[in-house]
Amino acid sequence: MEEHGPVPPPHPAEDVTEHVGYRLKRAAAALRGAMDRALRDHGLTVPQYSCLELLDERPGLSSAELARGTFVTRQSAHVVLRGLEDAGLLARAAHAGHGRALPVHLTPAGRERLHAARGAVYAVESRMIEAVPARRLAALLADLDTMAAALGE
Amino acid sequence: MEEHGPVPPPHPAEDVTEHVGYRLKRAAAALRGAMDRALRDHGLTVPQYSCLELLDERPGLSSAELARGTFVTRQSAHVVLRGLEDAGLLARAAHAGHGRALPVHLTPAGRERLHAARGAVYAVESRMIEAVPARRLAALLADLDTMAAALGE
DNA sequence: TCTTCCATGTCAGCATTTTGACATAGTCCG
DNA sequence: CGGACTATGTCAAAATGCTGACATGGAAGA
Repeated sequence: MEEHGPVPPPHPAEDVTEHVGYRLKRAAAALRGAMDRALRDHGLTVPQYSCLELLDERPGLSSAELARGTFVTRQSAHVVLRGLEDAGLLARAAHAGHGRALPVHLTPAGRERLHAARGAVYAVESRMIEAVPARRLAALLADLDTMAAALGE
Repeated sequence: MEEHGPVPPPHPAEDVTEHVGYRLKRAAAALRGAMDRALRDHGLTVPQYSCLELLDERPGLSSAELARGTFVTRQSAHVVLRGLEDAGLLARAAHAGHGRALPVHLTPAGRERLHAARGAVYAVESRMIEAVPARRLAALLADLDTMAAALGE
């Protein structure tokens, strides 16, 4: 019994502009929730998983670059890194390789944990992707990208 | 795809940034940031604006319904409502009209503030919408919706 | 009717994230 | 060379959001 169904707005023909943000937020919230549930079994949070995934692909990233890649502040990324470091999933170089940036890289344990969790996350993404017609997927990705770019500057 | 890990990716992607989840998060983060900047001049935060907008469209909503509509917990919504109430932008009925739910409605000041801020928010959404081909907009909205629905249950 | 169940409002504690600030290291010109 | 500028790491504090818990009011079903 779910009566929380989206109540039809009084003005159906209302500007779609009003709803784009809502739909986007809704989709993002649903994804966040689903990922959270999927990752719980692996002892990871979404920000933690994001960091691991990014580091697996681009080893040696700095804390600040990681922050930008996960759309949070440097300070937030720092907290996440600290947690992952304490868990032995990644290591930070003691000395800066360039500038003040301290390169970060996964440990074997970190890679193992990431690979284990990846399946759960990919399952979530699959559910999401299969909900949209395959031929529209590329366009969807492109549109999300251009929208973000349009707002970024 | 050279990825022969324990779990195959849901779709070909050499790059994490190619994933739907990443793009979605990126777009949502960009929107959130742009709305935040736009609303700052009006003395409102994004959650506050969301509440006002929702209440303007559906007066008498309860705190819990408001929470679901803005994708946060009841507790978080409660804090937001308290702030808006202290600012005189909305009022909560003293007695429950039905069950324990306390109907909430905007005050004239709340409506005025909302109308003032709406322009700034619409400008942001316009920028976002104009970045994607008009003929794909409807499909984009529908796809965001179905994706959210696919993850919700 | 009564009993069980669900939704709501609310309190408390904790986790997460952001804002603000500062020192440091490198870069870009003058 | 030297100063302005930028980027990074980090600390402190506040804001924000969530989990857990509890009591209450209605509704559904035995």
